[in-house]
Amino acid sequence: MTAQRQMILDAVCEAEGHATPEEVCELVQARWPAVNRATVYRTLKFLAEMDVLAATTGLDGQSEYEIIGSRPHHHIVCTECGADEEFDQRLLQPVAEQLLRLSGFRLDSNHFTFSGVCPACQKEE
Amino acid sequence: MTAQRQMILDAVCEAEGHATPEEVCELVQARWPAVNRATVYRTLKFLAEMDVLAATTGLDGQSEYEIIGSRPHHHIVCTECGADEEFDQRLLQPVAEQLLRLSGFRLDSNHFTFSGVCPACQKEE
DNA sequence: GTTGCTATTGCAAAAAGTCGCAATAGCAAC
DNA sequence: GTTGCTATTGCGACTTTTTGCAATAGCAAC
Repeated sequence: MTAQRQMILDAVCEAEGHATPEEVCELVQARWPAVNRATVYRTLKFLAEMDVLAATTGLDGQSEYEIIGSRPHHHIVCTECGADEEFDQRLLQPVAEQLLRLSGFRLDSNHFTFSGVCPACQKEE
Repeated sequence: MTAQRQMILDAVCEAEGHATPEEVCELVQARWPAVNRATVYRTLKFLAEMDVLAATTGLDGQSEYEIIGSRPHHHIVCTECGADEEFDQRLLQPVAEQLLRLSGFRLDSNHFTFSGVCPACQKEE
């Protein structure tokens, strides 16, 4: 764990919830400008592979990173207003079982991002 | 619906299954070189918003587009070998109901991409 | 026909993200 | 201490994607 990696991890921690690579770049370079952009991207990808961070793709296609806490969860994001809610991983358990039975695929447990419409925006329809 | 948009839509049709923006560019420009890359990107995004195409993000982060056929479906992609299988939208019905009850969110019906491990790669573990 | 409005396009530049390679740091073996 | 090995970093070049703006096309109103 090098100094750079520590800083990048810290940066993701600070940015509460998700952080885009660009945000992480800014946070890190604010303290240590010499850190290269490529390093940030590589490190984020690396930490994601290590299952320290989770990589998700936002609605606009932007990739975002988030710390995997103790409790695995998924996200549902409102396509109208961007509201973001977490829900427990176990909610997908039945789907995982069905998928295993039907296709043999074993579903990853971690961190999907669904899209939908939040209650507030449903009212406005 | 302009000529450019028609060509771009045709190109996605031809590329069976998914097509990356770059593939679409090549197909379109093979017939009509003057079409700009920016136009392709904008049109794909536009058609996705119109729910004519579905935008997904592949494992490597590449964005891909696919025609939304008559039967809504989702994908599960193997994180090891990239194998891609479709499954019926109705499999998510229970999750959609739970989500609605718990958080009030209405789940989008269309086109999520899950990740997992395919049967073949499970055997190799 | 021409005027005015809106949507779409092409272009060029910027931004975002990736890759190859040489330099460096860390570390174990001698 | 020095040698050799490996992993990480910085740098620059490159590819991919987005954006701003001016030019154009389509179309309705007059």
